[in-house]
Amino acid sequence: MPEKISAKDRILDAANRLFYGEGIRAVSVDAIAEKAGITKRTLYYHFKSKDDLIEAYLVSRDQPNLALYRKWFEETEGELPDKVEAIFAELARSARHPKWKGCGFLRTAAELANMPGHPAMKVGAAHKKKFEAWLGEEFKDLEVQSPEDLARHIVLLMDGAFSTVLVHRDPDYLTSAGQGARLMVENAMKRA
Amino acid sequence: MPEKISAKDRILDAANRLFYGEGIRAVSVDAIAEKAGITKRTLYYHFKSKDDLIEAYLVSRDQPNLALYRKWFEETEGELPDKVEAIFAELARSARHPKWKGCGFLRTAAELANMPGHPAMKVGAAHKKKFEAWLGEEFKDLEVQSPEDLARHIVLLMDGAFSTVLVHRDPDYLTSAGQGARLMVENAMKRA
DNA sequence: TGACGTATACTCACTGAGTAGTATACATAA
DNA sequence: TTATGTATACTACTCAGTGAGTATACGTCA
Repeated sequence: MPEKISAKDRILDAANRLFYGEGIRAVSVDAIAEKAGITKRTLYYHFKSKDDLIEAYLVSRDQPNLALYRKWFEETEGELPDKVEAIFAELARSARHPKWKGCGFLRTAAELANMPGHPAMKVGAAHKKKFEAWLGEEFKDLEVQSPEDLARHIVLLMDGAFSTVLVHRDPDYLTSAGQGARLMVENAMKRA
Repeated sequence: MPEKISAKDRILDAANRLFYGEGIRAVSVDAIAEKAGITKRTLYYHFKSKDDLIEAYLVSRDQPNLALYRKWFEETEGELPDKVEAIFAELARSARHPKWKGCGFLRTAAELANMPGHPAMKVGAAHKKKFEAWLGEEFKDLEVQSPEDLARHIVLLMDGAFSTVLVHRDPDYLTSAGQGARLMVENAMKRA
């Protein structure tokens, strides 16, 4: 028998789809309530404001996204450059899906750029820091002179590719970023 | 004697400040009209819709931004890696200004991700293409095996830095991207 | 057992403030 | 006189958020 999904979960699911698909400010609370099949008043029973719901949306994406990156990395055979490039290759695959709209964290940050203290901004910043820190850890075991710098450069290429693919609607930029990331890892290993 | 600024210019100037500072969807047409010191009807006399005004905003930023990058590049003494890194150093300087809110083209693309055919999206994409093409030209004279790939990697680092600095409110990411860009140029030259 | 109290989860109907965009009139300058 | 540019005043609609109330479930005390 199918477990009944709670109203709160349905609201969060609807918020995920709409915020990611249409953008934060483009989506009204009414639209989310309607998509979730509840009244707006019920939505406000579970979340105290739209801002609160935006934050919950990003919190709900934090761990799943990081887990995906880790999975792609770990399941790839080969050397470190191959594993890093594989993340970009998988992202390029995702980007070919018509519903793909870039990185939800980056797009939310762009929309809320005029509200630096917004709770969702903190969630987004923490998410990106976690990814960078994880990459740094993966580089630590190798004889690379500065794993932190290398991790940061990879992060920059990745976030650049997210943005650029969104602008041009061309996943090749993700492939190109993967190639760039591979070069940076190889050169860092060579120098050591 | 100060030339009287036309209503149209004042509207465009107000749109620039508000769209860049607050975001596209966060700013109402009424707010722009008020800031320009004219009535909303006058705004609609000069621009046929808000979308039209958004497009005009990006068009007005296209050449000035490209000119700045070129200026920073040309005025820097030294070798190619120095000139490329200089662009990032100057951007890092800009990013320390409290009014800095990232790249207007990228932020607009993020906000309008659900309207891929929007005229402003085309302006943004063309702007980024022009920058990439210019960089590619600058790399052509050198004995680099693929100036296009190198230019693209630099673009990815730059757009990544725009986004990441916005997320973390930390201009160091632009400096780090400049260091990464220098490395990529140096390694590309070495390989030739 | 059953009457009462209370917490959870929900709905209907509404508010005041904005939203993009427009009908119409008036002024000024060629 | 006619085109250009401006203003007042408006429409029809959407926005985030709320006041007031309801159905159901659970616990506890007589």
